[in-house]
Amino acid sequence: MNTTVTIDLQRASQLLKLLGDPTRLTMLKLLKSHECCVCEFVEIFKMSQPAISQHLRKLRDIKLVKEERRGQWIFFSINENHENYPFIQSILEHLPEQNESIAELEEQGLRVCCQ
Amino acid sequence: MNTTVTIDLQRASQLLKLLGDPTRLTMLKLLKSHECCVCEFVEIFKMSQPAISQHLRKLRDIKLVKEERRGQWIFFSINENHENYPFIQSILEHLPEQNESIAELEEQGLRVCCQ
DNA sequence: ACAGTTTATAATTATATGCTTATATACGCA
DNA sequence: TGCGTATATAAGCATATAATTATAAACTGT
Repeated sequence: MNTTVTIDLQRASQLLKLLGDPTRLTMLKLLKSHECCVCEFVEIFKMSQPAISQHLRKLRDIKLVKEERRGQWIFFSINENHENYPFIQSILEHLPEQNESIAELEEQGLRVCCQ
Repeated sequence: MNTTVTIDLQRASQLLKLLGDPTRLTMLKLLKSHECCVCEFVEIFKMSQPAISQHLRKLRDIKLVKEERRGQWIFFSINENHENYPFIQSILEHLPEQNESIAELEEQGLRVCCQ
């Protein structure tokens, strides 16, 4: 008996295409352990704010990430309830932790904390 | 102690981009259990021969598949010795078997066998 | 040597992608 | 209300991608 949950091939290729971009893949890996807001990604990737926003929109459109406004900032987090989260997770597991990026942000005092 | 083998993020996104196409992803899933030659793929995907060849070239360029000429035909197979094969395999595991495609070929007498 | 079959490659084209710049929107604070 | 900050969206543009058609190359069998 085969109990492995499989994922439709069209769907899988759609998800893989989204992950097949270094910026979005790193974003997801980061979001797996830390919430981040847009301005943090701008610092981490040294990329323009609209570019970051557009990547996040793609991830949000297929509901891989959630957003939550807190004051001025919008925090993004990974959507663990996504139908295909196990698939996504099994991919992210193979990637090295991106803690350095976050550590650097903190050193520079650029990490957004707002509780 | 963490013994998980990780894969460089740039490399991972490159591989995922390649898999992020339904034709190539299906090809790899098929090749995981059966060797196939180009003309078989042409039948399975109802796609032109050059289109198939070009997809296979991309998979071959990155060494995910091997080719072997036998007479008129060139058989493609998955390269299990690829450095990142464990990563690829962990993705393909989530996909449904594509046995129907091969079964249909056999029914139509289009399966190439040449031992 | 020649004809038929299989595959690869080159050139072209249409569409997709990812960035840029410009602008709009939403919020916090004085 | 007005200003500064954070984010989203729209438009434009350069490059990448995936198909097509045309052609070349490698092999088989006569």
